[in-house]
Amino acid sequence: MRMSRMFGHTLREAPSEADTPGHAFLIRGGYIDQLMAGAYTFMPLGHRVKRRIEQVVREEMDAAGAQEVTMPAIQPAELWDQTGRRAGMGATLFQLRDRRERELALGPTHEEVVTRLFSDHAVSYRDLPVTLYQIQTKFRDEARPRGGLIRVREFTMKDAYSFDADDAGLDVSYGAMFEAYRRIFARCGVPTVPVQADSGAIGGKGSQEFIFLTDIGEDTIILCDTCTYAANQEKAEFVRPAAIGSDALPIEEVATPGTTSIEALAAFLGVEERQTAKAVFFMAKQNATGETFPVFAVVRGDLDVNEVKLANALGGAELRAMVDSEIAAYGIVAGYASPVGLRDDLRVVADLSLRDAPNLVAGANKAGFHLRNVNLGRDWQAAVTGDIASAQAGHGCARCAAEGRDGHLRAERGIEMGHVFRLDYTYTSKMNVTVQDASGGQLTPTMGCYGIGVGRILAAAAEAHCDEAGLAWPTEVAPYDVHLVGIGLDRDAEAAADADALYAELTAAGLDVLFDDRDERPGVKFNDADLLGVPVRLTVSSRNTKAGAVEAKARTAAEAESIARADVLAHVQSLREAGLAACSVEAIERQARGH
RNA sequence: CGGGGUGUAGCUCAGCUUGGCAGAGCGCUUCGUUCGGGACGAAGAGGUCCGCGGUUCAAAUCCGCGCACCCCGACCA
Repeated sequence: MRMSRMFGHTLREAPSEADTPGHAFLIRGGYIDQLMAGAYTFMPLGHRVKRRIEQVVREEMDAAGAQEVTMPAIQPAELWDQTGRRAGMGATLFQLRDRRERELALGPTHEEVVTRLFSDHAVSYRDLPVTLYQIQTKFRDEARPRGGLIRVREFTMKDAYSFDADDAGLDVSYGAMFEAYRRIFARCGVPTVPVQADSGAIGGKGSQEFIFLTDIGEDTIILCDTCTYAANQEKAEFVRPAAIGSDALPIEEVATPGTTSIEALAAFLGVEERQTAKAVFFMAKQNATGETFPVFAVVRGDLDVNEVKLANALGGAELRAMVDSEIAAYGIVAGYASPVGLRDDLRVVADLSLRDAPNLVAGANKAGFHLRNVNLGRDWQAAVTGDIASAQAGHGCARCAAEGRDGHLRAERGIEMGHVFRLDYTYTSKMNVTVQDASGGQLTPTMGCYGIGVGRILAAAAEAHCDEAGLAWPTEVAPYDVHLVGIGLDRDAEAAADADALYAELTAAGLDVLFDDRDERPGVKFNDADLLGVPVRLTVSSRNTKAGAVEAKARTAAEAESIARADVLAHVQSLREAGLAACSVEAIERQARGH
């Protein structure tokens, strides 16, 4: 590609919409352009990176035995009714009508479509196992798109779906995808950590996310400093700090004016936060039945309620915080709320931390008063007792505790790059999918699904590989292999001929070359080369041509070196090899947990 | 959906308080001089001041109603 013909210009200043270095460089370099909130154009450079990422994904999926298909993005809405997800997805599902008023949806994911496809074509257990995948545009009407390419409304996703006869088969299919994901992220230069995750509305039993740890991430990830345990905070198990024990004492009311927070309450009474109980109230809508009911959640004062865990403890529900009028209507006094003497219509959920925590301070449900020596079981009852609290940095690691070690957790921010799910029989049973088994009966297949955000990989690779001057793409996903910079070619016909010849040679060797043939000053070209971040830069100039040499510099190297003209191709290949080695699974995973 | 912010040239922004010729830097075009880390000079092109309505002799500026985008939160497969 001759740069003089390339569409788009580099920018000297970062557009105001960019809030991270990688995002700013992608815009300044002319890789991407925003059309509206959550919708981006991939310009020629960005499109090339995207295509290369897709190529890596495709190679690894094929190598893992998955078969590529393309399913329609536009789908009948009734298909979503079969699994109850039209309602479950809510406003996130883009819906429209065709000219005959038939209700349609733009696919946010394809479990329904692929299950229907499988059902139409698989008839026997001999058709199992099978894994299908596609690389396709997905649509989700996100409440708030943000973070450049991180959360968008239209995006390219690789989604794969496996069908197996039994759990052992699913384990094999799931494991193959898991290993393929490790290689994909490594080859794309994105360090990721696999973490235990909540399965969310997609359902199933158990899932893992591949997380790129970064301060700009939307998710909180809990990691053990001793073992390899890692989990999304929505899922993370932890050892609760010990309660302060003593025999149950009689309940007693105390005046505690102006103490509407746990912190203020503990300070006022001279007790620790773990000697108090904290209450939070929600309105819940049961996913399965649509039933709406009020929830009164209680955790020990040193912990916080985790809404995802709470929703799971309720058997799958949508939660929102109660508004003031609802709080009043249920007879709750905010700031002094008490699980003692609650109305019957409130569903009380208690965290595990309250089970052996005697004599806590809880609200009196009367402004300015609290109760001392409140005990679960004696003074109040919970409809559900479970893990509804968030793990925090400093808490004990549950896995270490179970294995007799003393590990502690830390918290970091991260972005979900991929997610692998054991769907189990969720979709096949809801959609009545069976195949014939070996004995002439019918069996319901078990499923897995596996997603990767292509645009997120691009964004994360940019974020993970840049410096003050610009991007520094990992070898396999770079838009070009070589950035050939010509200096003063308009004034030196010999050097110009040399550059043209080198461009042809490199291209003939199968390398993608970006040739800066523009009539610009050297400084402009070098700065643009640094900004665009092609892994290898070659410089041809009168000086070099006269010396029978070319200057070569890896984007990540500090200095350029002079290479004899005859050795250039071999040198480029060796730089490329080094670049590939830097993105081996071992090299990338060593960086992943960082710190 | 709640809270906050912004909207003026391709980009970054000033001008708005106190109404009176539409501005700067960068980028772009042409010419000249330059030419190995974002050169210099000269001459140019480029505007729905987010939209609609109102106040006024006069609105980028004041008022009202919208819209869009960004950030925080809620939400998020």
